Parts: sequence; structure tokens; C-alpha cells
Amino acid sequence: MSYTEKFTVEPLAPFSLELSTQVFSSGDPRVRGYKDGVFSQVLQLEGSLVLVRITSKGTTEKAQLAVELKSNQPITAKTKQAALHEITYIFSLNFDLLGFYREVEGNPVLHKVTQKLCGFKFPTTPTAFEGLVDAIVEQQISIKVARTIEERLAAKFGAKLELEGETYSAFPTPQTMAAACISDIQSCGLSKRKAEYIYNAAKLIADGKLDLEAMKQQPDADAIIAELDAIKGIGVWTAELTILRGMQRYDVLPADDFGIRRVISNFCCGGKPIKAAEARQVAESWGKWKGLAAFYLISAEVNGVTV
DNA sequence: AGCCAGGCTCTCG
DNA sequence: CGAGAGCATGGC
Repeated sequence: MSYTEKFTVEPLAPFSLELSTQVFSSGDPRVRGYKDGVFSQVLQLEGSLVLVRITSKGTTEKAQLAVELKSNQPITAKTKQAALHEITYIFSLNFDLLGFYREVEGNPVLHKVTQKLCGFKFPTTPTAFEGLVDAIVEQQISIKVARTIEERLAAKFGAKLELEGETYSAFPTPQTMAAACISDIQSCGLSKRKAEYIYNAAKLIADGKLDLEAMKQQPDADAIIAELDAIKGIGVWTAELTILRGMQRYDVLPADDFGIRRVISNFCCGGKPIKAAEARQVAESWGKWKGLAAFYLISAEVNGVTV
């Protein structure tokens, strides 16, 4: 027996689901993906496992999202409320992009790019732990390879939701990963080191020695980065990516990032290879959301936007 | 086929 | 200190 609930959400415009979920377009819909206009991910809501499917009605300027929840248990009003809250968070539906666009309108490159990519909201992971694991997996290897490995982790360790003959996987919890064998984690395609990093971080959280969710309240981004950097396997790059994508800290620029250096170079420095320090220098005038700006450049590259 | 991808730690001089 | 090796996988 499966249960379904539907409702609509109106994001603060502009919002484009297409652009905002583009990064998931190669993802497996049974884990986290965007296929045929539908974003899907399994979420743990109020203790029950729920498949969330989102499609876009309306336009970027007057956006409207159709949300469908599916579960094997009755979906209560509370669960529905939690889903709304979670979706609002993941896609920053209440974040005012126009404020960001105004902030960078004095920069010709970013002005053009933000206009072309109007409505792109850089997605946040439901939990900071998911952001951390993604960042560790993505160390050194390509995004494509990383995505495959992340899906294997979800398939092997994530809670399962059986719906209409299909098996969906939630992202694994710290508790699950802390109870896993390192060799089993490794078997998903990770190096032994990375498997250890993930296990150790999960164990810190499960043991109550690390509270990533509480860190979201810390106003000083550098303080969070320093705290994460002190953990084995987490360097500055991993810490920055984790809080940018897992804690919605748009102010942080992962300047060591190869892809970010590449796009800053291509869009702002004539294509010559640059170092992290130069990337930071270029971004100095970008205002307070440098990380978000950087991902607009990444998206611009993907979408063939020229300036 | 081999090199390189959204790094990090350990080792060695 | 700084430089260099090693790691996992898949795409080009």
C-alpha cells in the first residue's frame, strides 16, 4: 500500500527548477536525480521515509512547484509540513536572488552570467553530513566518477523505500556509516583512505563529538572551516565545499578548487592557469556571495554562456 | 593507453 | 619547512 500527497509551493522569484537541478541531471532518480522534468530524492521526514518528486509549473518569473510525496506509511500533516520546510531549504526558495544579482551587477562578467542564468539557485544538501561525504568522495576525482560512487554508497548503506516495484535509497546517516565496515565502504569504489575519512567523520557525529547541524548556527565561516580542517581527511577545500553546499554558506569561495580556478581563469583572466591566491584576488570585488558567484560561472561553462 | 579529474596525508630531505 | 608519492575510478 502506498500513500500519496500533493501540494504546490511558490518560490521567491526568480526561480528555475531546470537550472537549479541541472547538476543532478545525470543522477539516478532512485537516489537523487533530475530526469524528464522531475527532481526526485528520498528524504527522512518526521521519522518516515518519503519519496519527494518536484516538477515545475509556471515560469522563472512566476515560479510554481508541484510537489508529490510518496510513502509506504500514511503521510501526516506534520510530515507534509516537514517536506515543505525541507524543500524550501534545499532549493533556498526564500533566498532573494535579486539581491545577489544587484550585488554583482557592477561586474560585467557576473552581470551577464547572472542575467543568462536567472533563477539558478545552487542546491543545498538536506543534511550537512551529506555535503561532507560528497565533498570527501569528490576529492581529486571527477564529478562523474564521484556521482557513481555516491550512488553506490546510497544503494549499499541508505535506508530503502520500496514503491511500485522500484527501490529508492535515502542518503546514509552518520549512524549507519559509523556502524559499517571500512572495507564495505571502500568497496563502493573509494580508496581505503577516503573510506576511513568517511567512517571517522561519521563516528565523530554518531558519538556526539561533532555536530555539523549545530555548526550551521556559527556565524563565522572561517571558524567552521578551521574546526573541520582539524579533522583527518578534511582539508580546507573539503571544509569549504562542505559548508558552501551543505550549510548554505554562499560567502565561501573554494579557491583551491580546480574547476573554480578554471572558470575564473576562463571568464576573468584570459584562460591562463591561475593559483588559489589569484582566484581569491579576482573574487575580492564580487561582494558577499563569492561561492555562489563561482558556481554561476561553473553553470555558465556547462551551459555555454559566453561573455 | 595513459593521463587527468572540483585533494589529502605521509614520508623524506 | 617544501617537494613528491600514492591513492581509486571512469572518461577522453
